[in-house]
Amino acid sequence: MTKMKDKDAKALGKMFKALAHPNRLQLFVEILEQSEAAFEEGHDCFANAIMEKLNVGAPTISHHLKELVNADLISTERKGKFLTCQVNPDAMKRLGAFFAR
Amino acid sequence: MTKMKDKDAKALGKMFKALAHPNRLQLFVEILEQSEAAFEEGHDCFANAIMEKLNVGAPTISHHLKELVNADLISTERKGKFLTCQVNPDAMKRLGAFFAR
DNA sequence: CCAACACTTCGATACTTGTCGAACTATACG
DNA sequence: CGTATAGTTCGACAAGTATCGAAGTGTTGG
Repeated sequence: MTKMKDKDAKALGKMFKALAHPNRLQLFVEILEQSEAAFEEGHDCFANAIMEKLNVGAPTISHHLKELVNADLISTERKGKFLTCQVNPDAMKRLGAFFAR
Repeated sequence: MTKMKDKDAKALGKMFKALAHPNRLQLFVEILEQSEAAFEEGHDCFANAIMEKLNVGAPTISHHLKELVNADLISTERKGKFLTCQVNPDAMKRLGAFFAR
């Protein structure tokens, strides 16, 4: 039986909370898929492009991105005028481990 | 690149939403660990025992359990006066697969 | 049948949060 | 510079929901 530490539970909870909203989940999946495409095709994942896919305004996207970052699910980087998003591999590993029992 | 179907996203979203609340996550983890212990020691996971660990009333537990069931994360079974909880293995597999990219 | 126990349903309340418009900052480009 | 574009911050409002107490259902054991 794999016991869980309190700290882990809190971090996981934050992640689940971040993924709990449909728009934010879609946002995350979009970044996930774009990141995979980026790796193959050599371009970055631009927040700009994602916003067009979701049917919400810029302030909302900004808010959601901040929550994903805050949950350590992704990280963002300013590239001149634009913002690029990267999935945090550690988060994926951690979540994957949680469900692999 | 692993594309995702709309139906999958909706099911996953439900699961994340169910795990998003601290008490519900703790509830789920408790069931998870109890289930593992149950397998080894041959007893079931009783809702009754879990309620004593969380600091909330019976109505709240009932409500949360229903949401976990509704998200297909667990299933419950009446055993006489008591209620037993089992983790749904399919849900674990599905979630594990999502984060294993 | 009655009392005790485990859980559920209902209604109310308090808190959280997703969303937007408006105003702001930062960068690029003539 | 001045204008356009990308993103952020702020304040407000609507919608969702976690929680509880009270009352209800089902089951066990006397």
